[in-house]
Amino acid sequence: MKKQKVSSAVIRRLPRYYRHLNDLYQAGVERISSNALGSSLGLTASQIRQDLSCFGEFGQQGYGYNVGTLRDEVADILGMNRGHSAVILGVGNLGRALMENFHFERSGVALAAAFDVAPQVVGRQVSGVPVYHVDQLEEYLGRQPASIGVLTVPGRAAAGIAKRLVGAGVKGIWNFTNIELSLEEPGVVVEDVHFADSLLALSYMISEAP
Amino acid sequence: MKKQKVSSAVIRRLPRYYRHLNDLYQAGVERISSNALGSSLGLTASQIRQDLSCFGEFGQQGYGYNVGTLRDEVADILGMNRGHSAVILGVGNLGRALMENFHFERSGVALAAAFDVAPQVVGRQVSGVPVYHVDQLEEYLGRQPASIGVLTVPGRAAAGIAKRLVGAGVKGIWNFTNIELSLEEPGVVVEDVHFADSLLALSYMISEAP
DNA sequence: TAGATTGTTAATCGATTAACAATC
DNA sequence: TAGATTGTTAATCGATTAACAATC
Repeated sequence: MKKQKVSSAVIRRLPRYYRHLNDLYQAGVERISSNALGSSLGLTASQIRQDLSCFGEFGQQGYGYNVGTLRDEVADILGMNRGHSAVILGVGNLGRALMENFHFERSGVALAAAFDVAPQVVGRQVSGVPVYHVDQLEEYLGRQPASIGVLTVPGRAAAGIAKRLVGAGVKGIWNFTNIELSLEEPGVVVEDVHFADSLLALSYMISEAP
Repeated sequence: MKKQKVSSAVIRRLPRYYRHLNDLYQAGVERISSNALGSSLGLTASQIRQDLSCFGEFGQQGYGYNVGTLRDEVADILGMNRGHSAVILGVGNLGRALMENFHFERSGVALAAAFDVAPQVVGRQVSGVPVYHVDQLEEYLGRQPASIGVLTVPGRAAAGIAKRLVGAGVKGIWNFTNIELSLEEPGVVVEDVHFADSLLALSYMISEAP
């Protein structure tokens, strides 16, 4: 096991490993080789072994990997057992879509609360999660710290809310706004979900196709 | 200008270039050097010049790049002027969120129609876009071809609808389901927006932080 | 045991960075 | 003209792939 900085290419592949291993596990598959795993993910066996070797030795010569064990190891590496919790900022369509349709707990994250300003949602529950007024953000996080802030507010509010989240101690921001956040706080991570960038990449690809 | 296959790393940076150049343009900035552009994007000047050289020569020695011109060139490269149109499949919270809050036209894509099965939305309009029953998909696309299918249906319906979209001639699928689509049709591109993968990457990063 | 498959080291490939002649 | 900055070629760096001894 090498203890080096893990490249972002590896990090982006880990969730796919997890997802696929979980599917295999649900399907009752017990063992798998790097070769088989690679071909169903479109990767080489070498790459998978190389990736996993960043974190430990999970296989066995002549046998391969135990699906359940490897899945659990990858889950652990991804931080799924660290008890991360999240609050969501903005209960518009997108925030609501995430609350109602996205299963945070399947990623090991507990969605604890939501915040908005609209009187018609503040004080209510959405998918069992209470919605508070955004004025109560700091007070709430003081009592109930959260590691992740999910940012689904309108773009104009993004920078201000992001700053407040960081001030209140979140460790990561899952940013769904089209704003490029620049946080001064070191150690706080931003994960962007830029819909427009994704659509433009698709637009490029279909425009190039022969 | 080299005419080679453009790497996916470059393609992923192009939308950021576009976004930033557009911001500069809106702010009234007329010219910019690769150096200045690089430092505001966290990239080297070399990389930006190298990236752009895949597509042509857009700058001028001693001057740099004209912001408006370069933005328009990047827009063109990204296919924003090709008249791409899209249909959206699934008018649940996420589909609705995209229809109401995401500006397709800002990416050069016209959202033409939506499809669902629920009687309470079929026949209505959402953000000015008509919602049809999914049974009418092929008939509609026969009359009004679209290059992009936006997939916001429940996971269990994803594979079937994707196949129908491809059969009806779309060139790209913008996939918001957590299903890994495997299309047999060559030349049809899938762009995945995997929320869970993104959240797990964030989870990894905050779990590693010191 | 023989076959299979790992973890790791070495080789290759590709992407990023540096350097610089060309020139506005 | 002198300074600035490009586009491109060469050098470096990092990531992927191949090879193979170890061993289940």
